[in-house]
Amino acid sequence: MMIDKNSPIPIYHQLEESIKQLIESNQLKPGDSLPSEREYSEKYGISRMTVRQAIINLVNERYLYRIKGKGTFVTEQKFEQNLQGLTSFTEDMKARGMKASSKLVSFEIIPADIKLANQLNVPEHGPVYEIKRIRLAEDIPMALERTYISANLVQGLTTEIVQDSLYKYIEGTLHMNIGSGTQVIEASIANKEELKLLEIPELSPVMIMQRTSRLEDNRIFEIVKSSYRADRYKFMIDLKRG
Amino acid sequence: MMIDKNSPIPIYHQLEESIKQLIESNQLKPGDSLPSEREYSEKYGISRMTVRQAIINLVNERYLYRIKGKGTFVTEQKFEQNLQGLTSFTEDMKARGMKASSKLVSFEIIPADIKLANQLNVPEHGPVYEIKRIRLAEDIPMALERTYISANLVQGLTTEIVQDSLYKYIEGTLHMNIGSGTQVIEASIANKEELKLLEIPELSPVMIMQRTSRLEDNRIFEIVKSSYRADRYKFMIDLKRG
DNA sequence: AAGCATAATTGGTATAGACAACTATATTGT
DNA sequence: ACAATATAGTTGTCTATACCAATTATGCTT
Repeated sequence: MMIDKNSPIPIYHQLEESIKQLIESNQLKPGDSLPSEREYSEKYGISRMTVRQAIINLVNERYLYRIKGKGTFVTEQKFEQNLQGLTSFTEDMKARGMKASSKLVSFEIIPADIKLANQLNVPEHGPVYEIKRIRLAEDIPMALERTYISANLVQGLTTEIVQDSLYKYIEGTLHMNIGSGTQVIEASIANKEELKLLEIPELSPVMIMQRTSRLEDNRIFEIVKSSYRADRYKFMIDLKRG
Repeated sequence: MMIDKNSPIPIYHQLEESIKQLIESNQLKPGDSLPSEREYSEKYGISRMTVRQAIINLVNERYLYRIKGKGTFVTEQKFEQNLQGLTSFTEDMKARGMKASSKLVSFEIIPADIKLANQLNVPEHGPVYEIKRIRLAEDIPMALERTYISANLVQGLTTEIVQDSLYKYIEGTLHMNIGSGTQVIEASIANKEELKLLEIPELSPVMIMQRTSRLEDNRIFEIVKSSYRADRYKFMIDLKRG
C-alpha cells in the first residue's frame, strides 16, 4: 500500500482506494478498527485533513463508520447490488429461460416538450427520436418501452440500428464512449396507452422504470421509460455482503 | 439568515440548514447559482473550508451540484431512494437530513401459514416472530414494514432488540454470521391495512419491496416486506458500466 | 471583427495547527 | 474495595493559508 505524492491522482483518492481494497480483499473485516487519522497522517507523511477526506468519503459510501472518541470501523453490513438483468430485457428473459421478442409500435422524430427537453438536456422543441416498443416474453406482452434519444447527438438512427444494438452503433460507428447511468423505479396505475398495449384491465398497477444513460463526458444520450405489468414482472436484486 | 459562532451547533451545519431552507422555500430555484465559497467566507467571517463542508454535504444530499471554474448550483430536488447500499430506512433518511422515526404496530409470535413457511423455510404452523412497523419521515408515514423471523432460529427476540439492531444481536450475541440476501420489488395497489396505516386514499399504488436475508450457511433468517407509498417514494439505482 | 493572450474568478487539493467532545484506561484518595 | 479524578487517545470542528485546475471575462493584436 503506497501513496505517491507526485501522482496526478489526489492523495485522498489514493488512500481511499487503498483502504477500499483492503476491505474488499477481506484484509480488513467487518467490525475491525482502522488506524487512527493521526497514524495514517504520520505513516504517509500527509496531513490529517487529507486522511479525513478519504475516510469521510468511505463513510459516505458506507464502507466505514466512525464513533467520536473511539475510532473508525469497517461497516458490519454492506450490501452491494448485482444489476445484471436490470439493464436488458432480452438478457433478463434469456436468464430465465424464456423466449423474448419485441414489437415495434412506432419510430419517429418528435419535438421535445419541456419536460423531456429538461430530462434529455436539449432545447425545447429540439428534435428527438421516439421509439415505442412492446416487449414480450413467450409472446405475452410484458412491458411498453419508450426510448427518447437526442437526434442532434445521435445522428442517422434507423429502425434497423435500433433493432440490432444502439450501443454498438454509438460506440462502434459514432465512436462515442458510453458512461454511467441512473435508474428510477416507481409504482403507478396504468394509463390508457399502457392498458391497451399491455392488454391489461383498468386500474392495473404498473412498475415504471426510467433509465437515464450518459456518455463518458456525462452528456445524456438516452432516456428509456419502461412500463412493466406488475402482475407478471418483478424485479429481483441480489444483495451481497461486502 | 444568521450564523451564530457561539452556538453549540456547528457553523457548517447552521450554514447547511440555512441554504437548505432557502432551497425548500424556493428562494433559491433549481438552476440558480449560489454565492461562491469565498463570498460566504467573507460575508459571515468564517473560513472557506467551513463553507466548503456545508456545501459538500448539500452536494452529497443532491441539493446542489458544482462545476469547477463556474460555480455551485441548485439541483432539481427529488425524493429518491438509492437502492445501492440500502441497509435501513433510518440510515437512508439520515443521509437525506430528515428526521426518521418508526412506530411499532405489533410484535408477536404467530404460526407460519403455508406461504410464509415456504418463504422462510420452516415447518407449517411453526413459530415465527411478526413485527409490524410504520416508518415515518418527518412524522409522515412512508412505509409499512412487516418483518418475519423464524423463532426457532433466532431466539430470545424482544422489542428492545428489534428497536436497536437485529443484526447486531444475531452477530454479536448469537454469534451467527450474516450472509447474502435477495430483494424483490413489485408494484401493487394498497390493501386495506396499507391504506389505513399509510393514510392514503383507496386505489393508491404502492411499491412492495421484499427482502430475504440469509446467514452465511444460507439458512433464511428473515423476510422483510415493506410497502412504500408510491406517491412519495422513488427508488433510484446507479448503474455502473463495466 | 476575429483570434489570442492574460487576468480574474471559481471550485479542488493539501497543509499545519488549535481546541472541543467523547471514550477508555490508569491513578489516586478515601 | 470503590469511587472520583486525571490522562491519553480518538474523532469533530474550525481557522488561515497556499497553490492547482477549469472556466469565464477582458483587453490587446492582427
